[in-house]
Order: sequence, then C-alpha cells, then structure tokens
Amino acid sequence: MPTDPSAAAKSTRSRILAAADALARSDGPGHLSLDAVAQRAGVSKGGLLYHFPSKTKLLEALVEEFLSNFDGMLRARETDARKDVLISAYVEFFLNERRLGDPPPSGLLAALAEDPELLAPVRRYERDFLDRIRANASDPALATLAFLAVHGIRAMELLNVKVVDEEEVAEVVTWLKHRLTGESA
Amino acid sequence: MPTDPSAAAKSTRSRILAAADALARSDGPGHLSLDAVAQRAGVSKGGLLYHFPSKTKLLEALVEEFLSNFDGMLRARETDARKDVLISAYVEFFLNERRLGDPPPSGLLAALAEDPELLAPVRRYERDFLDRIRANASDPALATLAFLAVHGIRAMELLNVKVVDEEEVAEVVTWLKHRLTGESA
DNA sequence: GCAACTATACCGTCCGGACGGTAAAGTCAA
DNA sequence: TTGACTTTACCGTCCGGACGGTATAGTTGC
Repeated sequence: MPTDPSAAAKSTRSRILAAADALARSDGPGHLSLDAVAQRAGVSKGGLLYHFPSKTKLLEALVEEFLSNFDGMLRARETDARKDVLISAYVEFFLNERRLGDPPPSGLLAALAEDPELLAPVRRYERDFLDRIRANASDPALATLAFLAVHGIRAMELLNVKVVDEEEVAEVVTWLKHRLTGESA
Repeated sequence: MPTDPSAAAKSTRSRILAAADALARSDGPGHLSLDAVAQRAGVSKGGLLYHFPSKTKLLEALVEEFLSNFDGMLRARETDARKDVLISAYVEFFLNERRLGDPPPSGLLAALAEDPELLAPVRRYERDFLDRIRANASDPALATLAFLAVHGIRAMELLNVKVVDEEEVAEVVTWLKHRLTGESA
C-alpha cells in the first residue's frame, strides 16, 4: 500500500481523470456528471470535489493532461535538426498511439460540451506545433497537408466516426514517408 | 401570406433546426435545451415538441439535414467521369463553403454530446463518399490524404480550434491542385 | 349547403428526476 | 492534535417530456 499521501493523492487524482475520460466516451460527452465520475473512480462526490473544486476545474485538468502528454512525447524528438524530422515524428507518434489502441481523449469533447472556450489551450498548442513543423519542413505545404490529415483521422476517432480503415492509413503513411524522405534537400 | 399550410409548417421546422444549430454553437453543444430552442425559434415548447416529439428526434433531424445538404451538392458533380474529378470537387466545395463563411454544423456536436450513436449515419455516408473518391482517383493514396486533410480542417472549425490560417489553406490547396491535375494520365 | 367530425398546428403548465455545488462531520497518518 | 483526505446529507435549479387545451382548415354524410 502507498504510505506516501501525495502519491495516494496523485493516484486518486489520476483515477478520477481516467474515470471522467472513460465516462465521456461511454455515456456521451454531454452526460458527464460528477456523481458518475465519483462512482466510477471509487470516490465519494465530496472526495471528488475536494480534488477538483468544480466541474470546470475537472475539465480543465482533463485538457491540460492531454496537452502535457502530447507535448512531452514531441519535445523529445526536437533535438534532431534534420529536415522533416518533426512532421515525420508527428505522424509516427500518432501511428504508434493508434497501434497501441489508446482510446481517443474523449475528455476533450466533454470539455467542449460544457464550454467551447476550454479548448483554447489546445488551439494555442497546436498552432505552436504547426509553426515548428513548417519551419522544419523541406516542403511546408506537404508537411501542413500531413499535419491536417493526421488531425482528420484523430478527429474521426474522437467523434466516433471512424471512416478510414487500417489499410488506407498505412497506404497514406507509406506515400507520405516516401515523399518526406525522398524529396528533402 | 402563404396559403399553403405545408409551406408554413416547413418554414417553422427549418426555423427550429436553424435555432438549434445556432444555440449549440453559442452556448456549447452540451447546453442545448428544448426551452432555449423553442424561444429562439419563436415557438412555444409545446409547438416544438409537436414538430420533434423528443430531443433525440430533433438531433437526428439536425444530422440528417447536414448530410442531405452535403450529399446534394456532391452528387451534382458526379456525372463527370474524368479521373480525380471527385476529390477535386470535394476540396473545391469545401473551400467554397469556407469562403462563404458558412458556420460549421454545430448541431452535429450537440447530437454527439447527447448520444455518440447519432453520428452513425455520418460515418456511413463519409465511408461511402471516400469509396467513390478512391475509385475515381488516379492516385488513391493522394486522394485519401486530401480527403483526410479536408476533414482535419473541418474538424478544427467544428471544435472551435482553428489552427491553420487562410494562407496556409490556400498553399495546401494549390499544392494539391498541382498534383491532382498534373499527375493524371 | 350545412352540420358533425377529424387532422394539423400550436400554446402554457406542471412534474419528476438529474445535476452541480455546499456544509459539516468523520478518519487517520505523522 | 492537526491537517490532509474522505464521507454523508442536503439544497436549488434546470430540463425533458407529458398533458390538456385552442383554433383553424379540411372532409364527409345528408
């Protein structure tokens, strides 16, 4: 058993976040209730509100968690200065996430349902990353196209409208890889 | 004055749908209430429930309206049998919608917030259209990439996370046009 | 041609349940 | 014994939906 209270607190906290994310997916983003999250996380409602003093704070934390996960993964690859490293890493990272079967961050939708403004940090972050990708790209238009395509797939998964199948994704990725490695310089 | 009762009914119906769509955008997709829709549409709640017997039915109608608008526009271009006509038309249509400043169909998000399953028709339709695009494409991978990129932008607008600016969109479209017209054989 | 009846379109009220949030008391490790 | 953590109990509000009623416009029987 964890004797460290802060560790216990952290695990409760992340249990709550995971519960919220899962519930947003299964019940629909608009039906995310504090009672349901508390029950799913194995905490009383009061306990939940101790960690997140309001529903808005909970949703903010959900968005923040998504962004920090994303950011950490990507910064690691940014030491390599070669052309097209970033967009390739972006595609690769996305593919890997997909292969692992990681569920899409449905908490984002719950945040959106409550208040669209909660997604403002996402917009800022994505803008920043697109800037870096373009600056590092041998062909900014192609890199932007790839960036958009990844977002297209991510959005489809988020919205539960999965349209492209595995083969098609693989085909597109192969096509992209060929252009990205073959046309640099 | 319209003496045709069905015409009057239809206008009330579409007024309601437009009101719902607008409210989903301004208040957040999760805060769409029947009272608010009724008030915005200039109808009583009873009147609203006469036209749409439940909230779910209203949301279904919202989704259906989106799909039928989309479908009509696209079928028109499908007579031309040349290669890559479809994906080009798809991009063009999307661009035009964007230029007109048409607001994204936020009703879709309201439907998603209530019940993710309501988007199943969207998935079916999009899958169907992607099949047609690929069958008509000289390079299916490129066509799929373009399809995904368009969806990426659409999703960003839908989620209120507009990341790419006009110039970047134009750049990508030019790039695509060049490949689509230049590589067909 | 008119009375009886039905269908369509809409209104206003009410209720039961869900939900976000508060308050106060209890537990327990350090 | 103090303070982080958790619980139980409760409140006020909002919302979906049911319901009863109204008014106008056909439709039909005679």
